[in-house]
Amino acid sequence: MKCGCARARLGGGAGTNPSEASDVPDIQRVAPERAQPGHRPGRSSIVRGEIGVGETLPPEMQICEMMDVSRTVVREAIRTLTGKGLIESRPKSGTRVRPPEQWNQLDPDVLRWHLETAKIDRYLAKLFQLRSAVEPAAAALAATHAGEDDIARIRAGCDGMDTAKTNEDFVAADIKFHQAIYFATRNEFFWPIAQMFEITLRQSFTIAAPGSHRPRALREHRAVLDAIAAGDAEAAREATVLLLAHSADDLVRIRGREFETPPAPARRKR
Amino acid sequence: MKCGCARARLGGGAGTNPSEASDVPDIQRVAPERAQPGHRPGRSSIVRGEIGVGETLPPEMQICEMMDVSRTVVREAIRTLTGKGLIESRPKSGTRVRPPEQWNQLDPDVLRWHLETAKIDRYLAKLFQLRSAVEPAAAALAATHAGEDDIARIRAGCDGMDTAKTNEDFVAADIKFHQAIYFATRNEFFWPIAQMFEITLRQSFTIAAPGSHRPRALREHRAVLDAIAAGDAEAAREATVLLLAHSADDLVRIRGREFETPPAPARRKR
DNA sequence: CCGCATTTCATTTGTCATACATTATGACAA
DNA sequence: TTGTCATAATGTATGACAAATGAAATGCGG
Repeated sequence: MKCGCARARLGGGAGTNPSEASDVPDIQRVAPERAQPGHRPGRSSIVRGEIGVGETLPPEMQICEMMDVSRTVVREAIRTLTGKGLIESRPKSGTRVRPPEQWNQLDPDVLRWHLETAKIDRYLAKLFQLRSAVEPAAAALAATHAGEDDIARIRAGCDGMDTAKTNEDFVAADIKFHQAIYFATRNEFFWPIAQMFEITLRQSFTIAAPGSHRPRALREHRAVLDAIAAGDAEAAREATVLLLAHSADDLVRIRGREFETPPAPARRKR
Repeated sequence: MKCGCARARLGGGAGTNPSEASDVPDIQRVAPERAQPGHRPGRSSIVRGEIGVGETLPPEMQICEMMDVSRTVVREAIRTLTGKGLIESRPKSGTRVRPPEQWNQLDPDVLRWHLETAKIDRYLAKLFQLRSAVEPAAAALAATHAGEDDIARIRAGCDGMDTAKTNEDFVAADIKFHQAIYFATRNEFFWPIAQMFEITLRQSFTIAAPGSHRPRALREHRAVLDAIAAGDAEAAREATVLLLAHSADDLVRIRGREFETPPAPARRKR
């Protein structure tokens, strides 16, 4: 058990958090599920990779005394992390960190933890790759599957963008618009992607909006809405492709080259 | 409390191991010793919708005596479900079911529970909608981002399909092939989709394979592999589109019309 | 007497501490 | 090598208390 002389925190953002200290602190790190929006972030060193993949973290009892909480709390935290696929615990061998491929990358919490540690540009780029794949298809499905209420929600998003005064309102309406499209597919497999979209964008909503070209964005959003309302799947797809392309342009313009380059060229075979 | 005279089951905290499968009823995970053989193994009535959205389920103590287990177990189950976004509990008002849009549809367990209750054809159709949206893009990304090891994995899947004797082996190799493509994108947002893909297909792997046209499938899989290995994104995308189209044809032929019709036409507005 | 704010109360979740059961790992012996 | 057992870790049970909160009861002013 070289494990880690009290250094292996379940949620230990160690030095990153200002203030903190005090006597009550680490519980909130351990119990990620209690992380309310307003709560302080620092947690889950697993996502950070501070605890190697496949390696076991200290036994429950040890964790208990490390952060001075009861085993109940520790177990609940473990249960939560297990549910998100981060760890896996078996009776005698302890609790192990599962390989990153297996954990639920779209889970809201996992997403947030990642956002705290990762390069934001890389992350936005990857997110955009997924959006580019999914959202046109979602719009097309929405065109053929949406009900009246779905369309009303989409329109509400559009209108909200129109009448928004503050930047924040604008982004909020924007998010609602896109979410409504995902829901309008009537396909629950698309919904988690909408969730992810919301979280990621809400975390970094200062990035995109200020630099974007609002009138054009509005026009394009409404084009998508119209196509969906008309039930024209192809038009909806194309309008979405256009919207995403311009949105990507905006991001590149604001964030610079780093955004547009693929995250990991890795190999240049051939 | 009309709620549910002993009908309200909490889905147990099965581990998220995708490979675990087996037919161990989850109820035994909640109440291992008390699970009477005679009792129906019905689980998670939440997913079934037996407990209305937004409504509260009975207090913990009541659940305890309902299924004759300790509160610890109930609480762990609740924690698990909370982590998956199915429910939300606050101190005095009880534990409420969250709207389906908010729960983690891609979570392995949620997925399994759904599969047990839903019409399998509908579900496969929806799954296919997502695949059609994502997989071509994933293949294209794989073509530009894959490393040598990624390609080796994809090739291994291909070869496995080639040499497979039993139907089961064939399907397993097939799954591995597609998963490898998702991983090869080097974009973690794509990974959960691969997970979902595995689980769903493993549950219903008897459906697709027997009726599919193996030689053609093999040829098309290898075409995707070649395109990715060559780094040709467009070719990879097109090859995948073709593969999926034929795969859908097979499904329609086997499962009948029900598969190809959209799950919920809902409205035929203008 | 009625309406509204405040207080109190009771219910439910959250946490703690301890004990026991189960299970897999690793060592030891045949 | 193989079978058995000790051991250490998680899984479960139980009972008690703390905290939070919604709702009823109460007090005050109109």
